Amino acid sequence: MSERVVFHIDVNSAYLSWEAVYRLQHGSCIDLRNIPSIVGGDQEKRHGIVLAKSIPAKKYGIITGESVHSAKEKCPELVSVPPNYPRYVLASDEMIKVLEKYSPNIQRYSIDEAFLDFSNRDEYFLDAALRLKEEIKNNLGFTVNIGIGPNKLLAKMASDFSKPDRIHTLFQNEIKDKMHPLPIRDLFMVGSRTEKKLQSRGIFTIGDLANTKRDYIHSWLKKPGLLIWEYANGIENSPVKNGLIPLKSVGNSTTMPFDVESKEEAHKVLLAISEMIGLRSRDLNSCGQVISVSIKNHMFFSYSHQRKLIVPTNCTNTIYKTARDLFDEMWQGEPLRNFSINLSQLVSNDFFQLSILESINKKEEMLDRTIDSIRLRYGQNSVIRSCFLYSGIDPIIGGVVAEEAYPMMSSIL
DNA sequence: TCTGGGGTCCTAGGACCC
DNA sequence: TCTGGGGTCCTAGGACCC
Repeated sequence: MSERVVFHIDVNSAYLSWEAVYRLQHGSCIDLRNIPSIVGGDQEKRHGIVLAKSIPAKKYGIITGESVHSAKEKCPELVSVPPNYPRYVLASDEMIKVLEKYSPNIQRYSIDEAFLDFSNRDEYFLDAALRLKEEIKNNLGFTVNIGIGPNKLLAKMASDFSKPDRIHTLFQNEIKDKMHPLPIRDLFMVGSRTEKKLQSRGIFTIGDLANTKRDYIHSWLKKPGLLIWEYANGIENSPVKNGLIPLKSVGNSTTMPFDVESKEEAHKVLLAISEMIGLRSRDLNSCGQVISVSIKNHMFFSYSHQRKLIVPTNCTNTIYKTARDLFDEMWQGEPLRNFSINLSQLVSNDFFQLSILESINKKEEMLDRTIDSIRLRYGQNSVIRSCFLYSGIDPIIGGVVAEEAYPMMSSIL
């Protein structure tokens, strides 16, 4: 049995690169990648965080997730451009098309990351990786890092080494030199909380964790502890999962531009979110059985309530009414900043037997489906509930829909 | 902190059952 | 009360990822 070879492909500063390429394609003479720049949310709408940064911006100490305000303090001449998700979905789709030429076994991990199984191929893996990297750069205009290893974990760790436009390997015999000296926070699945816990007991590098007794970590940090101990030792054997992985939940949330202080207004926000969750779950041909509402107040404190339904649903009104009840049960009356609804324990309609209870809701489902098709044809706001008129609240909140095309870049580079 | 939005998985405690 | 012992389901919260 020959050793497995897995590639992890990671787009360098994805949103920022894609934004830069789009602007070059549309006549801009500035390449955002070469100046201090970020893709950032709208500060006026209180969405002002850094979603992606250029390498020059990184040199000012700007990090993803920090507020745009503090990023501008670090670098006053910083250029901030708004995000355009449909654009990024298209760029991502184009990259996947390229990957498919190299292996039939590809797992899309996120909008800007994918695993590719390169086991048992005739071509030498480093040659293939180099061709792949160059093809993406020449044809699509952006660069990627490729990590190569015997499993997904090591491939992913390798793609994170030095950037941009680089290929790195991380096989079993390289773990000690290339991975063990790294700080513990660099290990996949060690976040800031776990970092602090590990440091408090003298574990500072990935090697420190790897050399700790397995049972000690397991009994201390339970399942997640065992997982990161195995990762530190390069142990991971999940397959590259080809094809669509069914969603287990759909959720949408929004940070309002202003604090919501009345129940009526809060209900409207919940209805607008319910519209999107209903639309998405119907589009997936699925129903969910658990509805959860979470709110974040002006002090940034969050709390949630959930309820399991007797019968799974994808009906906008059922989602809304449940969400409203949950909200009324938990809200303490303080000003609210963020609202979120989640529909989970999703089951496909094909597997979900229509019960007598559900058939009562046939009319409701017909109405939802009719509205969905009108919105699909004439736009999301072609049918809206009258309560949203002059309310200052969007009638549907959340979601991403793609429309433009992604041109080839070969003429420019 | 002038702090987004979409996901997955895990844990702890209480209810309830045998 | 010196207060069984599992197992499963449910809810709230938290950790992590991009």
